[in-house]
Amino acid sequence: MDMKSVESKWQQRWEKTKENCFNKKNIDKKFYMLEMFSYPSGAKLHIGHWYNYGPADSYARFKRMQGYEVFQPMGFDAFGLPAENYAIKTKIHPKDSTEKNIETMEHQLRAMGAMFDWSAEIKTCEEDYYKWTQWMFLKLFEKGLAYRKEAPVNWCPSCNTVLANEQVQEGCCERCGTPVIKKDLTQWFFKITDYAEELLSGLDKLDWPEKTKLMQRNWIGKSVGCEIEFTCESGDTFKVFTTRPDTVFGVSYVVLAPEHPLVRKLASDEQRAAVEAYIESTAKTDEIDRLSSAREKTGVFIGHYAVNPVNGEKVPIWAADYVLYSYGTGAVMGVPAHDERDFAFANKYGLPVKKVIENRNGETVLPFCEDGICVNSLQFDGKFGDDARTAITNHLTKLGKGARKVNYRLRDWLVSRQRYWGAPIPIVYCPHCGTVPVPYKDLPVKLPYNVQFEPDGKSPLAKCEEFMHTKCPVCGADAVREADTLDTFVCSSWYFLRYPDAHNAKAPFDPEIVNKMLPVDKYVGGAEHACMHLLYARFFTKALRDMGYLNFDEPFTSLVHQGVILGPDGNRMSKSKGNIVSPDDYVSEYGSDVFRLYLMFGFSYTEGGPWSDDGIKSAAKFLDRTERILLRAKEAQGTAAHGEEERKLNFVRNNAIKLITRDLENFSFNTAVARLMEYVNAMYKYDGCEEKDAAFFKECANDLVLLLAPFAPHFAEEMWEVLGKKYSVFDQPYPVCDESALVQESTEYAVQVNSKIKTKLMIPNGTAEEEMRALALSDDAIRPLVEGKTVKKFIVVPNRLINIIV
RNA sequence: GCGCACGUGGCGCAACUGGCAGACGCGCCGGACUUAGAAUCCGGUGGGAGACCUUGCAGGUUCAAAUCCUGUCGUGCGCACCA
Repeated sequence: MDMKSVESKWQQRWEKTKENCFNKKNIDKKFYMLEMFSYPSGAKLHIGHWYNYGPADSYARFKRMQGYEVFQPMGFDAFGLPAENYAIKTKIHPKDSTEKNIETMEHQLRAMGAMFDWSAEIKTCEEDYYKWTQWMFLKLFEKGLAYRKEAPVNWCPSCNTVLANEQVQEGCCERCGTPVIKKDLTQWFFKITDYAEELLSGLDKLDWPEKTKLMQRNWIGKSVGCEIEFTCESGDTFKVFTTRPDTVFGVSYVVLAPEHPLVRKLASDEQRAAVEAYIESTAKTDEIDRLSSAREKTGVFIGHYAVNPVNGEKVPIWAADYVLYSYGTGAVMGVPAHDERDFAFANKYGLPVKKVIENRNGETVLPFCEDGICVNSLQFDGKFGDDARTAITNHLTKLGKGARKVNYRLRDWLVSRQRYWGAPIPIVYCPHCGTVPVPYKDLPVKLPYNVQFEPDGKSPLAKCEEFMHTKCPVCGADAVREADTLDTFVCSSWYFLRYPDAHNAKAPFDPEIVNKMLPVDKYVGGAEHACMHLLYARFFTKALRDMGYLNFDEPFTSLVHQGVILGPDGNRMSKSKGNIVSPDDYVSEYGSDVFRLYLMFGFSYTEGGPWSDDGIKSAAKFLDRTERILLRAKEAQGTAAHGEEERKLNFVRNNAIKLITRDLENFSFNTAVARLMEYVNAMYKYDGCEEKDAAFFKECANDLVLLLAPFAPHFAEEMWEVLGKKYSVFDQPYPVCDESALVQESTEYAVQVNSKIKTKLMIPNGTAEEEMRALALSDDAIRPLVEGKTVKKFIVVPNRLINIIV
């Protein structure tokens, strides 16, 4: 088959008959199938796109044939750093390069033959989209969920912009790998922490990979503990946060983060110089070093003391950079006997180690960090674990010196970016009115075209006079605009809400439509977004729900991550390794169907693995082989009675239907294709028979085309026509298994003696256990092994095996 | 360092809740058709002469373990002083 012409033939036909457009009339049967949209940083689709979209489309087509009205949109996550960096290198404007990339990619996506509903396409860099991204910002601002503050932020010196916590990986910029430094800047944040608890508890009911849920749980990092107030000799007080209030009698020192204001305030004259020097050296230490747990701990005694509220003991106050100012209270109590870090610190600086917890069963080796029994803890002696924690927390609460406290590691989401290619933040600064949101009617705040975007650490927009100068929307005075743009993750935090109502000019979406179309039923995309996009999108959904726009809690009911296709050498594809496999080369040689089929057959979908040229050949061979047998069936003659051969083929057919249906539901594409191959093999076997039932054979051929349709859509559509059937194969119902065809009159049992397989036995279904016993024991292969021995146990696993223990 | 996955023929990968390990394919071997090759079709293919042995390694639970438990080694991913 000439795949090239066949593919373009059907793509045109699908386009013309609007085969892939969602029909709103059938909204009650909707199935919202979504793949993460494309980022147009390169000009072409890479293998990752194919691997994400191809199999996911097969799933969508399967759902469609099952009778769902499938909505599968596609668009472009078009703002972002790579386009801008590319522009800096080549002097080509990001808008121009992005638009060109989108054009090429869109063309390629169409050639893939996926059933994307292009009528709902969105591009986040277009005014009619980012207008609503700005609207989202204003809504969050209105609700107090967007705020501006000065804070130490992550700064990438190479990208010349700030980064969200989630975009820092191992202390380096997620994009370019440059070590991130801390900078004090006034920036916009989204108050995602307001939703920490719900973002955590909502995970339980989601059909998501456990690993992804776990990553989000860890990222949110809930810990339940106690805040305890210490009073200094000076009369100042500070609180520490601990998850181990049961160890409070073991405190031998307390530590403040070097940034803590009390460090300077309380430093004694003798220690002042040392303290100042320590603060300075900490400030210089870069973030990666400071956060490394492997690094030896350092600290300095500030020359002042505080009082332990439970026993009145005077303990020294230290400053040490292993305590983070940004978490909890920025201060901790040092309990060397029951915390590894404190133990190491105390040993280094000669601080006392006081055991207050003992191992319940056996010797207590310090540091002992597990739950245990309180000792040396006055009235709490003998209490264990949670009981002890509760009792001591209650005691502290009564004293007015503490309270139960829940802390999260999750920080608010920093959304300002000192870059050009993004949605401008719709805020105006007025000398009289202060921070003023741009009125909704004035949206969008347009991103100007003529801007110097060479990075120098300042926002490019700040250098654009006609953009910056405006009038205050409240008082009309001369005012300036916010020069930063929004993190591109803001754009992608709500795009799935836009698709169902993509051309709405009055609102980001019509809640009535969106509440019917969402949540997304199946979301497919890379695992790298676990703690970024997938968390942010959940936050947006919950915030919009609380504003009354949405009536659901979670955007993505069910989520699947595709694996990664590696180079043929088993390494990640990269230019430097020279192991990049370009889809185009193969698609032009074999066609889209073969390419997609190989991606489904050659890998476990969620695992991925190394590319193989031989593998793709096998996919091509399979389609050729399929075509030949379909033509054989079409030409078949004969009126043989329905007999044993027919029964066998019918079994394979229905078995394939049953298992393919199950496998597709599980995204188990490789095994589904294997069942198709078995079916084709069985068709060949039947074709070899002298006598054939032609009508039955043709019926089998029809089913084969239907079964194959989601996997090789163009090929199947063509063969459906060749077999003389009516367009379109995708309007046909997917075959349903006839269970009666799977009923056999007898089943093969493996017969074991003492758990070792000795023989196999055909046993008629419905045979009673007593009879089976007699049958097995009298079998020629078994009799000599059991004769003269006592049968201690006789185990029957229905339809599988018999185990005789002698 | 901590957490989570994974480890199966020469290769890619299968094996639903513990129940015949190696489905399906690649490769390889053989046969048919061809002057010959390619393509195609058919058959074989974990190891061992054998009883038997085989799911990284060592133990354990069980009538029965790739699957469950403990330890260990290796690979990948995530978090990295979060008190």
